[in-house]
Amino acid sequence: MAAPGVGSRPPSPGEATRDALLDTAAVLFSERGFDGTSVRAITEAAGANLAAVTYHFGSKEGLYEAVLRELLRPMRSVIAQAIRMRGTPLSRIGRVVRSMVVHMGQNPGNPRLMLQQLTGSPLPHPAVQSLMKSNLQRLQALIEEGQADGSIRPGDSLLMAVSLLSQPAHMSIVLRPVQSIMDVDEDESQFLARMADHAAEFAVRALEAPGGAP
Amino acid sequence: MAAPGVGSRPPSPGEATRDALLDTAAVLFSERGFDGTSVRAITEAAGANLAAVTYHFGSKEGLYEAVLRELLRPMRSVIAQAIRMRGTPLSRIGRVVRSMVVHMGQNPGNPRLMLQQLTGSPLPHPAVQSLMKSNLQRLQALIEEGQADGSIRPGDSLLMAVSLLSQPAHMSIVLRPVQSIMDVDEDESQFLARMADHAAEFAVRALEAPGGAP
DNA sequence: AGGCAATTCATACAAACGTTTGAATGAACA
DNA sequence: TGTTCATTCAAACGTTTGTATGAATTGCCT
Repeated sequence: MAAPGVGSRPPSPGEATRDALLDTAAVLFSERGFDGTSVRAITEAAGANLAAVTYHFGSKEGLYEAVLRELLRPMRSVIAQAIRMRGTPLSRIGRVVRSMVVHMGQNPGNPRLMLQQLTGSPLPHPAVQSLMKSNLQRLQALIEEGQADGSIRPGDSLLMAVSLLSQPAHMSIVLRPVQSIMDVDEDESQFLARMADHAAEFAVRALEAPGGAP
Repeated sequence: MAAPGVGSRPPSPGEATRDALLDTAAVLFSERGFDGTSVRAITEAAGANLAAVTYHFGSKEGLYEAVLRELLRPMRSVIAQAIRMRGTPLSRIGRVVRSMVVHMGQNPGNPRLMLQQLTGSPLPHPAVQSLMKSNLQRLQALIEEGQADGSIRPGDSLLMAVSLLSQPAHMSIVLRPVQSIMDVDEDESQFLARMADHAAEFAVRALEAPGGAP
């Protein structure tokens, strides 16, 4: 691995600690929140000097923004790719939901940071806003396509899109707690796969026009 | 108002500042999180002395636990009451979802604190765990009742219950951001009512057996 | 009126916080 | 070999943090 291809040029000196800080901070911020994570905790866990954060990112907030952008980027492509597949609008919606559950379940830092943003301030960080907007709009378009051909029942496409997004976000967050609280005796990755299938079917059933296609 | 009825005995001295601390802390903790809220910010906003928190609650953590318990209690009864109503399992599920969206939308501190717990530590506070467990179990029972009489489609009742709960929690959190980001030109309480109706219908459609009752 | 227990208050404390500083270190280039 | 520039480092800065302390104040009972 580590073939000198796209995006994997050999790390120049200094870029190594920069990346270590990013990776470590992503874990700590998503687990303990911004205020619950000290610069000292980050630099010690990353094996870097205390002053490294200020040097590479200007401030703790600068590091947080960099982490946010880094962690949010994959989400865009996951959704975009699932939407781009061929099939009926409903089947594509099912695939979007399933792949979001899987991706968020495997990268829990992502929904954690997003929900921290949503529960922490009146309005989330611009990067989160932009991601929400683009995802909602794509889903809305897909829903309206299905409504136009009669395969999706009538209704407010924005609210439907919000409902669709609420499932992956919430599911990936409660996965572990539910498993523990309800004594689910199952491998975690298997439980995640089952959850993804369930969420996809739940979404499709909720949207499909009664009686199926016209 | 303030008729000397149940639970409203005249506040004994000292209980007044205790209550003020609880109310103020509920707002601040839910808006800024535990680490983002200082004891000084709480006591100043409550018009109390800095030492009042230690005196009345032992510590900042003690106050936080008291707030959590106080804020979570209404949720139990909201669900319990909606479940207790008469009607088919599906119609009762619809009512549970609708009243949860409304209640959480009107008391945003509640889902905020719960989600902060879920995004902040591997396992949420015992009080949150207990609430999740009881709510999931009640919903599971209701779902299985509907599956037994054929009005609800087959499927894992636990995952279905999780999907049901995910809607109110997420909706009440994203209500304002979505309204702002998607330029929804509507009164907030009206938008909330529409969201509650939508969530209830979304849930019912997702669960109902194809072809209606047998 | 006097004494008592509960509560409030101003102040102090050590610890932890984010950031700054100026010297030490290293590799790259001439 | 000598110079330069980016990076790392240990130490210190002033603030803010949660909690502790002991003296003032309050309302109540005899």
